Amino acid sequence: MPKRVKKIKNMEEFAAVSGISRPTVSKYFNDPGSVRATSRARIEAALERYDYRPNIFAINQNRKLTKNVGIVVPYLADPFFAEIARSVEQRCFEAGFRPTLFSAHGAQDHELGILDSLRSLKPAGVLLAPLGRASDRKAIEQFVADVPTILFDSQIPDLKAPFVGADNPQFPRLIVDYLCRTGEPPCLFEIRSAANPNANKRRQGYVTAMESLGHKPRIVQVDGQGWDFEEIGRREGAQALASGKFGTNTVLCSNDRLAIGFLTACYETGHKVGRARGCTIRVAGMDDHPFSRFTCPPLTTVAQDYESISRCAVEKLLQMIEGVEVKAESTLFEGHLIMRDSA
Amino acid sequence: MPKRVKKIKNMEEFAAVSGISRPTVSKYFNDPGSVRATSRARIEAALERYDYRPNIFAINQNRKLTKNVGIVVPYLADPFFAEIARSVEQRCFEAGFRPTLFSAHGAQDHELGILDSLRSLKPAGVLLAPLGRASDRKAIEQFVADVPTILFDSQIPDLKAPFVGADNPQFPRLIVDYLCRTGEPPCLFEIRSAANPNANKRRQGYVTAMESLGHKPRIVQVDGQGWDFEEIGRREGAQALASGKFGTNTVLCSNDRLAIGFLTACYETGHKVGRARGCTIRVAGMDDHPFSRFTCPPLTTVAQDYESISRCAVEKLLQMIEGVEVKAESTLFEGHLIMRDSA
DNA sequence: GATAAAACTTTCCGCGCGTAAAAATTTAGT
DNA sequence: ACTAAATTTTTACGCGCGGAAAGTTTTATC
Repeated sequence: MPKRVKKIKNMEEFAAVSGISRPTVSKYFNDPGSVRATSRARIEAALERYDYRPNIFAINQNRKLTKNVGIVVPYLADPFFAEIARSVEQRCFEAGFRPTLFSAHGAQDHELGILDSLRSLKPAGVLLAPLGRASDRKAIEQFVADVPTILFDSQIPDLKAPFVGADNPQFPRLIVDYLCRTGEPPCLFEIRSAANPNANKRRQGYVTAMESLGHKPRIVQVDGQGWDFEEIGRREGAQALASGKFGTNTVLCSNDRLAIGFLTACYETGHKVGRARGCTIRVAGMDDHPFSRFTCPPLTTVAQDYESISRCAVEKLLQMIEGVEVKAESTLFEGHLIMRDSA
Repeated sequence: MPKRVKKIKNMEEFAAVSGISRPTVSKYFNDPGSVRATSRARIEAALERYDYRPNIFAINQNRKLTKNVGIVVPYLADPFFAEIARSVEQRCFEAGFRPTLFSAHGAQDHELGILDSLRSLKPAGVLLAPLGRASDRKAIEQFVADVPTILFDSQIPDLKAPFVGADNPQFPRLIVDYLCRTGEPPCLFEIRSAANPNANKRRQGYVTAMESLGHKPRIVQVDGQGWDFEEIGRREGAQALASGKFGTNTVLCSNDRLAIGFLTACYETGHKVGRARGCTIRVAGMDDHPFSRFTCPPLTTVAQDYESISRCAVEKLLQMIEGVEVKAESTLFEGHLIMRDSA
């Protein structure tokens, strides 16, 4: 155990034991490739024998730009966001940055607080999935003007910032087409006051898709606040079911979490879900939520292209950080149909 | 808009415009109550007119102890951890600390990396839910010796550190009792190489409970790696179902995620789950996972006392930070039975 | 109004590292 | 081996703030 032969307090001392000058050691830590191979070897040899690491606070204080990257999602308890956050975090880490994860927990004041802390972290860049409707537009506008930011998942209308997300209108097109081919045209089931613009785009996509197939769009909007989509889907779904509001045996839910709750409502009210014989209702969702594979029956849905979205978002952010001009345009990725047993 | 009348670069300048000396301003930011009311008023008046905030890096560099608190969970994509992390984070924030959230994503190297970054963050304290079996015991041992740490959720055997979590042996006692009262004694369904000690305690609790009721314990152990519990439950559950391994119509799953996957297996193999007439199998879980309310049928389970665990964990951490001696003992919270339709 | 305590001001130094400038050294190229 | 280029060393300053020490002003007490 040659470690801890001596306590290294700072770069000065470490430079001494490694036999290299402090400025060169400093260069090494900022970019190991920027020092001569022989110097690098000696530093790394010392690194083996002593455990020293530069003080992150001192580094960040003196660098104009830190290696911090902020990742903000609206609601981390939603596995969808947990999953995309994980993916994005991983990529940032691999690119040599220090990602820090934040969740607004569905609340505007939290989101504002996060933007605030983020500023004081002097991040090189931020990947921001805003709350959506509940976001403070001006605050976000100001933030993206001050900090290199890529928006993802949920667009803020007319905001001057690059956005990466799903091609939301395409989702219903895909699944409406499938549902109409294989049974009755679907009714759309959604929450009235949509949490974010994605839901609106999905509704428009649904309407367009239905009309282009020669069917009359039918939308059931229900009340519901907050992010407890499953509970809203269950409670309001049961009621809509009881009052026969859907008017069809095929229900397309605006997102998978709503569908998961609706499936529960179907179960509890004795409706058999699926396309098999004996079933009385078909249910589909959108997102391909991590749990949708495991509902009973497994949920037919449209999968978000997690991978592409996270890859693209991080790529764009890295470009911004490197000073490459990144246009304030939207990059959208298509979903693809996941056929399971619920529809 | 009186803001930005002049750009404030540092505390020096802010002290100037507020008419108070810098050391006093410094005191104010460390504890507003520690300065005279008149000074406080003048500082706060200046804060209204100029937007200044102390540089967090400079602060942390100079203070021996920061206001940072680390929160580490093994797998954030599991809504259970997302939920408890949220709760814990909130409490830390309210106590005036800056919580930072980390997820090991189920991997040991990630966990080690997190402990590493955490050290350089010089946190006042850390709330650590370790991976469990996959954790590097020595690394965690060293860490808790260096940094004020409260372990939660998953205990590391014989580790000298305070622990807060569920009373795992009590969980199966509770539900085995219920299941035996209302039907056939349950078989335990679990993953062979348990991810953490909780599973072992639950198994022991199951055995004890069964024996004390005069029943022969019966355990079905299946193979499975990683954190995809639902998929393991589905795949292995289907197989166990096909080969008749359970030997009873009542299956107690070691945790809810496994149960969720098993419910899917039951569905896909045509077994009707529940205690209603016509049902062929009963399924129960443990944890009261956020989604268990929405399975079909809704899952009967034992609820973890999230609130108490997070409250107690944070309380203990705050005590440690304040220098109060906190014994390296376990604090366990009982679960309570959640009766739904699956059993 | 005198006195002590409390709070404040002034003046420093230090934290650990980035970074600039000039001088010294090593390397590459022919 | 000689020159130019590339690195490294030396020296020095600055970042923004915590915090100590000594002196000054304000507040509290009787």
